[in-house]
Amino acid sequence: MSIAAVERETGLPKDTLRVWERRYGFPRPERDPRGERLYPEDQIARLRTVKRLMDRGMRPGRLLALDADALMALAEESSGDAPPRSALHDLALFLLKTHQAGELRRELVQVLMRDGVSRFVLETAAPLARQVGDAWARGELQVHEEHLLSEVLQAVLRQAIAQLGAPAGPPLILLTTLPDERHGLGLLMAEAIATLEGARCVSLGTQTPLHDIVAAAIAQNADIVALSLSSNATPAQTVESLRLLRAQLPPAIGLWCGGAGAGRIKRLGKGLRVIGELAELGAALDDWRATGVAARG
Amino acid sequence: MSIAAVERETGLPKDTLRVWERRYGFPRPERDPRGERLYPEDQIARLRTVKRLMDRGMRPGRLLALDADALMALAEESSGDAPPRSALHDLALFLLKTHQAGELRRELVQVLMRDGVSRFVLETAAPLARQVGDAWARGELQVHEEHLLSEVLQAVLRQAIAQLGAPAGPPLILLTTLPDERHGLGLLMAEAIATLEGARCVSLGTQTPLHDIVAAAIAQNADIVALSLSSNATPAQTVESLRLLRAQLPPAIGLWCGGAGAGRIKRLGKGLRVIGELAELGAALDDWRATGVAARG
DNA sequence: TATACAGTTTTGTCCAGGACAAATATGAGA
DNA sequence: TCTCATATTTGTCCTGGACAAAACTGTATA
Repeated sequence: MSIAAVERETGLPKDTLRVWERRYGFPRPERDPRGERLYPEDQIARLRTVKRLMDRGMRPGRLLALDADALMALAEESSGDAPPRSALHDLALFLLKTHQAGELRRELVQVLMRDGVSRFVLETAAPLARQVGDAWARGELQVHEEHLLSEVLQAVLRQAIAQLGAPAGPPLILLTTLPDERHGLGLLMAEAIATLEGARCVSLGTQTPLHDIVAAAIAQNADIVALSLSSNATPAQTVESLRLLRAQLPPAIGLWCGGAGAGRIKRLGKGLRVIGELAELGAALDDWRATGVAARG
Repeated sequence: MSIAAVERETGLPKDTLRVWERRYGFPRPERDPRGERLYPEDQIARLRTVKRLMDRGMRPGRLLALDADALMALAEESSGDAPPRSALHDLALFLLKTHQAGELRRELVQVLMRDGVSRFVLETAAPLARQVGDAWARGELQVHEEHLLSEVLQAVLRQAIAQLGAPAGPPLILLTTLPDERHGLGLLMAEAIATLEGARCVSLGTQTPLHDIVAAAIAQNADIVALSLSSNATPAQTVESLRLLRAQLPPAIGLWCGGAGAGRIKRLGKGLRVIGELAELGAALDDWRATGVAARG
């Protein structure tokens, strides 16, 4: 497997793979006749484990010094501390592990009907997404099971949004994610809440280049650009993107961001509103309306 | 703007940007105090145009030798040859350009109700997606407008799939895309058609690592893994991925692929079925059922 | 006139090994 | 126990060279 394929598989950049090899002696791929790296399957598996433990906060220097057995032992051990869960989350995780996608979907739709859109998003969907992310980091759940939940939740949420109908606004909110952010679930949850609060929402989906976010915001005459920041990108990259975006966006257009990755950002520039929790979105919209059009020019 | 940011913005890899600079003298970024490249906005805009023309089939050597004016002239000129369209497509493109997302959605839902799912997908959604892609390549449509159509079509299609209900199968089809493929529209269209034909579909969404496609196929006990290949990735990369996937997947599980990128692949290995057009999917499913379980082991 | 083939050019991706600053950990003093 | 300064770790960037796959060219054949 070539270095490009390993980058796609594991998410570890080529530069990082090469510098690890130089510094820590792992991975130690074979070479093809051209001298290019060829990674055997067992080293890729080990890299996957390393990545998973790094997402739990561990540092590569220690992990890469470990041999395969010690690494597996560490992965096992660190999966011990499971957080408390509700009965519904237990059921959802069980259905996910046994791959009963249809059943899971029915269960979630039932909760949606019982609790309504707002409670469903805040009390069921958001905590579930978080717990599944944690379970993945602990190695309890595989990536494809996380993908599956994301897909099922997306179907349920889109159905809910469609049934809400389109409010007249204002504000008009443009929703999307930065180019390196692949997770679209937070976006959909925000869209559901905002639509419920009477805001008109236009979503561009995930991974929109900055230039096109700006172009869309101007073309649509949006009041607010809302970004969902998840956990993948480095804080430095995210801060740079937000800075560029704020600079290119007309000052009258608000820039809001939320999601798991929003909390990590410390040096947030001016003209940027951070929504720490989805539950705050409603209050933020009230604020926006209270401030009045005049104050915003 | 750093080289990493330009890669995110334009989709051109860092290595390519550096080698272009060395060979053709463009782009010619400034340097920060550390000696790192800083790309000014006008060069990024020019790179965007180059990328767009390259997606139309032109070669970088010529494009990069042109100055800014000649490049713009070429871009204008090449946008001249528009293909024939139907009245509906004209209307859809008009609504897209004037950013009337809600109206577009209503229009599409109406066509869906009138024609049924199958005709809607084959005669409306698929040609529309293709034409919008072409219009983007010609520079008539901006990226965000393409994103918007994708989002609206996704909403409509998911609604249609939800209303179809879940068939019992067989076959059980696992749908997803390769890790570097971000377009999920083809996937959804395939899911709609296959569901309509009585196949049970489980979608993992876009960008699943190969290892997890295999794990999911085995865990779900799938009969077929269906991939949607769009236009972005290099043929060589795609072929490598398909070869690896075929090797890791149990032989009894079929590997099917379709989409705009499937046509470009020439050296397709054994055990791989290419669906040239969405309309062939139904016939392929009939084939699969006719072949019988025994023959597949 | 159209098609198949061989030779040439173009082009993207890989390599090595060095460098540096941002992020993180560690230890000293209040 | 907390705060701040220092040391270590770590990812990303740099240069300039290399090579094979892909694309284009022109020639020979049906």
